[in-house]
Order: sequence, then C-alpha cells, then structure tokens
Amino acid sequence: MTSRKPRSKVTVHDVAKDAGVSFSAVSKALRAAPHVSAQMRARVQASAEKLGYRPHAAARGMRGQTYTLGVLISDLHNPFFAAIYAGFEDVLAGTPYHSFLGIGRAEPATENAIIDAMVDRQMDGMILVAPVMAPADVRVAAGEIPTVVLGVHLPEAEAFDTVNNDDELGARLVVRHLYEQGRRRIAFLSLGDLPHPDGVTVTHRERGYRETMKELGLEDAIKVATASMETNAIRDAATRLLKGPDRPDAIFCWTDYVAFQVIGLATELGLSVPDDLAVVGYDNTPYCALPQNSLTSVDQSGRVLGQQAAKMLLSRIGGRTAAQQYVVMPTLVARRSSAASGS
Amino acid sequence: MTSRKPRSKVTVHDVAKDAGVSFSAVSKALRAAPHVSAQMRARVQASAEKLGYRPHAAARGMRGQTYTLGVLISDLHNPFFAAIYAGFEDVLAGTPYHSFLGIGRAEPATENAIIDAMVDRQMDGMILVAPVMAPADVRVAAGEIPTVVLGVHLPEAEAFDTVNNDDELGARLVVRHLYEQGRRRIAFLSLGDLPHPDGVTVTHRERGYRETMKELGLEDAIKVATASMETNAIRDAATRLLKGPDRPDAIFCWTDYVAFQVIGLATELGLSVPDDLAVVGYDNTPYCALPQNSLTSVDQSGRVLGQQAAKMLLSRIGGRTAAQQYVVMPTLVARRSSAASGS
DNA sequence: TTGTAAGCGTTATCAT
DNA sequence: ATGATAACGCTTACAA
Repeated sequence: MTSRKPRSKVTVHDVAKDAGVSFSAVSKALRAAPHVSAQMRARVQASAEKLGYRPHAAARGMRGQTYTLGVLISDLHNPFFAAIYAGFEDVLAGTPYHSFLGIGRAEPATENAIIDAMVDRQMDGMILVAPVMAPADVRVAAGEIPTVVLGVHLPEAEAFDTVNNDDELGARLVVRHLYEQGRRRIAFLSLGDLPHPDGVTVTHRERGYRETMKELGLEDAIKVATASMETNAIRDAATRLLKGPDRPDAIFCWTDYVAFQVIGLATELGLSVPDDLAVVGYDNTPYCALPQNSLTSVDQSGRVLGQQAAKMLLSRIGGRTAAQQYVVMPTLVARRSSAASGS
Repeated sequence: MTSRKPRSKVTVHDVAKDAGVSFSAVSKALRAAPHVSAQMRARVQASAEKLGYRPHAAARGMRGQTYTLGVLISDLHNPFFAAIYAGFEDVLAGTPYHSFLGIGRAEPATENAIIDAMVDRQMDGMILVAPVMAPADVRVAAGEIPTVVLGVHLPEAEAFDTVNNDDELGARLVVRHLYEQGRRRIAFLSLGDLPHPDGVTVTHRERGYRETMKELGLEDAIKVATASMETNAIRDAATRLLKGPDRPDAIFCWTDYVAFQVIGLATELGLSVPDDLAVVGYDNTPYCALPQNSLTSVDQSGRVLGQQAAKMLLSRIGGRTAAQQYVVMPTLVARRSSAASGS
C-alpha cells in the first residue's frame, strides 16, 4: 500500500524546531555525517519522519550533492537499452541516488545539449550510453562531472571510465559460426552516416568481421553494406544485397532490428531463411526468441553492462580518479535463422 | 560542427562585471523581463555569449523555475512510448525547457518514488505516461506540480489534464473488423495483476470488446484471458486459449508485444495465421509492419498524443487552471494476420 | 558533540 | 530603467 502525502514544504528548520535542536544538527544527522551522537540522530530522524521532511534537491545542489544521476541514451527504440537501464537500476536501488534519462536521438548536437542540461542541473554523475558525439567532446564533458561511457571503445580514456562488450570478438563468433554452418558468401550490414565512427561498436564489429573473413580465406567475399536506421534505408540496402550479383548466403546485421527487416524482406522476395539465406543479429533482444524470427544473435548481457557502469560511476563519485576499463565477453545464441542450409 | 567548451562556472556576477552593469540587471536582461532597455539587453547578451554563461539550474530552482520537465514512463520496453516521447520533444524543441525521463517499471511504489524525486527537484511540470498507481495518488501528485496524464481515463480530473486515445472505440473497430472477416469465436487477451485497473487503457479496451461482442450477438463467445507482461505468463495464457476447448478463431491482444508472442506460439503449435487463427494487436508499433508478423493493429498516433500532452503541460505551466481532456480517435490498420480465413 | 554564521547563484522586491 | 538587498533551503567551516 503506497499512499502519497501532500508535500508540505517542511524544511530543516521545521524539523529542528520539532526535535528541539539546531537546524544544522538536522542537516548533519540526516546525512549520517560524522560527529553526531546516536541520540541526536534518533531524535532528528523521528521528527523528520513525523513531519514528512524531504530535502530540497535544488538547495542541496547549491552546496553539496543533488543525488541525481543522468543517463544519456541514444535511442529509445532499441529494446537493448532497456536491459542496460535495468542493470543500472539494480545497483542504484540501494542508494540515495535517483537517475533520469535524456534521449540523444543519435545526434551529436542533441547529445551535447543534454549533457549541458545535466551539468547545469548539477547532477552528480552521468552515464553516456552509446553516444555518437565526438570523442573530444566526451572528454570535455567528463571533465565537468564524473562520467562513465558505455558502448564506445576509448581505451586511452583518462577522465572517465568505459564499459563495453568485446564487439570484435562478437563479430568473430558470428563469422566463424556462419562458416561452420557452411556459409561462404557472408555480408555485413553496417550502420551508415556515423559522424564519428572511431571507437563506436559497429566499427569494431566490422573490423572483427573483416579480419575473421581474412583468416578463413574468404577475403574476396568480404562485402559491407551500410544503412541508416530509417526503415527505408535498411530496406534499400538489403534489397541491393539480395538482388545484386553474387547474392550472399548469409547477412550479419550490426543490430537485431536490422536483421528483422532483412528476414522480412527475404521472405517477401521468396527466399527461405535459413535455407537460401542465413541472418544473424546483435544484442539478443527479446524479439529474437519469437519463433517467427528465431534470430541468431550475439548476447552482450546488457544488464551486466548496466550494473557495472553504475558501480563504476558510484565509485568515481566516491573519489576514485584512476580510469577503469571494463569489458565483458559476448556469447553467440544460435537459432534457426542461421541453421545449416539444406538441413 | 558542435564543440563543447569547458564549463567555466560563469555567474551573473562575472557577466555583470564584463558588461559593466549590475548583476541584477543581467538576470533581468537575460530573461527578457520587462523594463529593460534594448541597449542593456544587447550589452548583456554580448558579454554572456562571450563568457559562455549558462544559468545555474539549481540556483534558479530555489527562486524561480528550473526549466526542467519530468516524464514518467511505465516501461522502457514498449516501443510505443518512443513515439509519444518524440511528439513531446517536437513541442519542447522550441522552448527553454528540458525533459528527463523516469522509468516506473509499472509498479505503483516505484512510480510514486519517481514523482517524489521530480517534485523534490523542483521540476516545473510532469507528464505521467500510462501510470499504474492509484488515481488518488495521481491527484495528490498533481496538486504539487502542473501535471498531464497520458493513457489513463480520468474524466473527473480537476487538478490535471488528460490525453488519451479512445480505447473503447479502438476495441470496437477490432471486433467489428474481425467479424467482417468471418470470425466468430473472438477472444481478448488482457493484462493481469493490475493494482488499480480503473481507467487504465486495457480496462477500456476490454469494455469495448465485451460490448461489441454483445451487439454482434456473440455474447456467448466472450472469452477474456489475462497475463502479466512476463514472457512465460503470456505464453501460458495463450497456450490455454489455443489448446483448450472451443479454440478461438481470433485473438485480440491488448498490446502488440503480446500479439507477437501469440503469433509465435500459434506457429509452433502448427496453426496457420490467419487461416486457423486471426491475431490483432494494439499500438501499431514498428514491428507490426514486418512481413513475418504482418500484424493488424490499432494506431493511436503516439506522436500526436505526445505533442498534445506537451502543449497542454506548457499552457498549464503558463497559468491555465481549468482542466482539459484530449481524446484522439484511433484507426485500424489491417494486415495479413487478420485476413479472411480460407481466402 | 552541538550551535552559529557564511555562503552557493539565482529571482524578486524594493529604492533610486 | 537600473541597482542594491533580501530571500530561497541547504551544506560546511568554524566557534562554543
């Protein structure tokens, strides 16, 4: 049973009066600051509880912390981010912090504007999830408040921490799996129009793809197509692949949603998945498991990534200054979409 | 080209010194307050620009507005909310306001905690998207800051505005459409375990379903199953429907994701969609259009809902006190999943 | 251990 | 039209 009490604008002064102590004692007692007797703490807490005291975040922000963390997410559509955020909340649940999301729409200008807004609001820290802004700008932003970057490889980072899955390895797993299933003409469907491709996950996935193809002696079969996230762009790029010469017998898509589009298009064109065409995605979002997709995908355990990012942010807020890099190993989840052809 | 300048902690005092005026003049000039000469405004703006001045939101929050709006969203997984948020941003783009999201996880306690956090941070207003908390608590919350509720029917609302699609009509469209396609044993797969079902969209959809079934003389065929949003719960409920006696020839699912699960399960059970079973969803999310789903669904134009909610919130912040109710008409988007059987 | 006092950067109210 | 001054509610030295 939850029930809201109307906020009564109770201040430290009111609590102090009720408890019969000074207002600064209240401030200390409530934050469990040092040099406060247990007796004092008990009295203050009782009064605060009774009056329904809630600290005024703006006032706090002027001198101390706001207990607010910002999370910049590039795209609200991708269900993978929901998993990341869930992990984030797992860790924050036991703390006095609250988190709020800003949506960056995968535009550098928007991302920068949101970061400004977070800094202006004196947030205690922020997590940037798969930002597409310039790495140089990330560096500057991280100089303003404690920052953890998730989903961009910036190993030379000093002012902030990074959390990633090993995208190159994920791509390697995919290509080797497809090879084992008998595929040879394996194409990679990548993300186009990236303003700052360096370090971005898709760039690393492409590298893993290219290198593994070479290792397998398939250098001549390397084929990379690109498309922005608009439905039509994906459709056009996939159509060119499937109707062009040397039709691939497998398409590795940089993220699941693209793979779903490819499966749909292939079906429309009368191609059987997986007999005529194997399709693989990345992120292992919930839709992959649906039988009509049954999409092979790479799982990078978003929840763990989110948990790790939150832990690192808290420790950085706690005073750590040495940068940390966390990398989790992805795993391949094989489903029908990449079964051996003719099986 | 966007480039971040390091935040230099420039205050109104610094700007005042540079411009050679008093700091209070700066405050007024920058907000375009009345009784400020054009000359003064120009000088102040020039200095502010030069120094990279950015108002300190926490300090603002203590006296005036924070220019921060909160958006409470119940579930990050549902791509429909992305459309709503896009509409919201459409309107906010031309204003000095920034919006931040809190994720309520469809739990009343979490929702209340987030609203508290928003109020404590002195946000200027909030939009609650499909909250599941008690209507009484919504009322109390709305008494604290300007509020617009989207996705809950509360026509008696006084302290806040509401924005909705006509869920009852949406359900009517679905049932009549299925009837026209020759379906007679039409089941409704609803959401279970709702702590406060009154006014919630799914409740209205169920009502529309029941009433239309009666109007069509199908009262005896009314069958309502419920499932929470967990994958297993949906699967179990759908299995009971499809393996039980009097198997329905159509299932109307309260939201698209449930419908995708049903399509998958039906396929697994060897049932043809739409020949053996028609499936219909609600929200018309992007996945509906994929050929492997080709899901008939009800479009409630989330973007328009979001735009409307934002406009109403701004006008309420601007001083309006009379409550407003906005209702948009949904439309049915027919696809293969509900085609006439045997066609 | 507790209380006093000084800010934090704004906005708003008053003189001028 | 402009400038000085008093809040806003809190944290944090510093004094008692």
